[in-house]
Amino acid sequence: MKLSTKGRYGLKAMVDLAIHSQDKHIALKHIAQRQDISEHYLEQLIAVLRKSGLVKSIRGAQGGYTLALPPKEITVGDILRSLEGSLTPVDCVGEDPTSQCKEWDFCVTKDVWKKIGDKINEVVDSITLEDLIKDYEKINGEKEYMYYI
Amino acid sequence: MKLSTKGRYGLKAMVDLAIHSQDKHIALKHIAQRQDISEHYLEQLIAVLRKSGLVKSIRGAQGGYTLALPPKEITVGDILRSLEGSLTPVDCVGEDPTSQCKEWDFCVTKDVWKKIGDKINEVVDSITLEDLIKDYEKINGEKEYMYYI
DNA sequence: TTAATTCCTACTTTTACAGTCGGTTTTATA
DNA sequence: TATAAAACCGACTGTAAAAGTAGGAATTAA
Repeated sequence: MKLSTKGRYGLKAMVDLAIHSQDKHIALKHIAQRQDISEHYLEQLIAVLRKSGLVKSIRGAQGGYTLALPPKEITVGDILRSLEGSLTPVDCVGEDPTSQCKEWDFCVTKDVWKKIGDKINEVVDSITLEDLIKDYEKINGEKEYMYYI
Repeated sequence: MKLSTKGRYGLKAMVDLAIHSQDKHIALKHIAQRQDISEHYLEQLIAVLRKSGLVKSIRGAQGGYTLALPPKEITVGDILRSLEGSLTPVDCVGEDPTSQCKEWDFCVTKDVWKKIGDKINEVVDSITLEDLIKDYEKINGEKEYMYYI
């Protein structure tokens, strides 16, 4: 029941972008360096985020990435579901109706999984990138050199 | 972010036990058959549950398993944590303090993981096997032949 | 004594994760 | 207009955990 590095790296990268790409574009290389993530691997993750419409890119020299929306309009849930798929503990209570088992109507445990999934989504949908930027500033103050997220 | 079959099978087996082993012992074979789980595999899972003190066994012919406590005193959380380990989405906010990263104090995302973990534990600790038996009876009524959990 | 059962250790197969590699395409700027 | 910096792309690889198999030893009711 652990998140994979996709979700963890992805969220860190998005917070990094939210902090450093105010109206400019940031090269993937710099995000990868600051957050200590393999550049090639992060490339694959940010491709998913781009296809989900959460980041925008500019190609070519001096290109890079920036948020596709204001930080306050991007939730942790948007990011995690984009990279991890449904955040429910089992597939049968996720979005995809075809994954419902045929004993669905008689299943007792599905209610447990549903409650867990609902709470997880509630939490992640209630936190925006803006919230995390504020936390970051509160913790790190004016220290320009402090990048850790 | 999915539960493994350990947690899923384990909970099903425990609900099966709660329903069928009122003051008697149930052979693993029967649980495995009803719940459609590999007998040998379930054996490994129930060994964990036994070592956690959630089920008791009697060896030899006519032996079997029964709950170690009344259904109302066993929560879904007890079962899942026993089989899956900590239910937090990342290790650094779990029980084990040695898994905290060294940037802990400056980490913004850990608060997200902590909130998720707290909610998950809140849900699973609020549901007991007794609750699930009641759900089962409500759904399946008097139908003796209906085993699905 | 036999058959049913738990208990135990080791092995195997499959799958997803977490990358790596080697490029092609686009574009600012010198 | 050449060059270097960047995004973009698809295929490959190593590893670890999950999921399940296999075979037998120990225990015990009938």
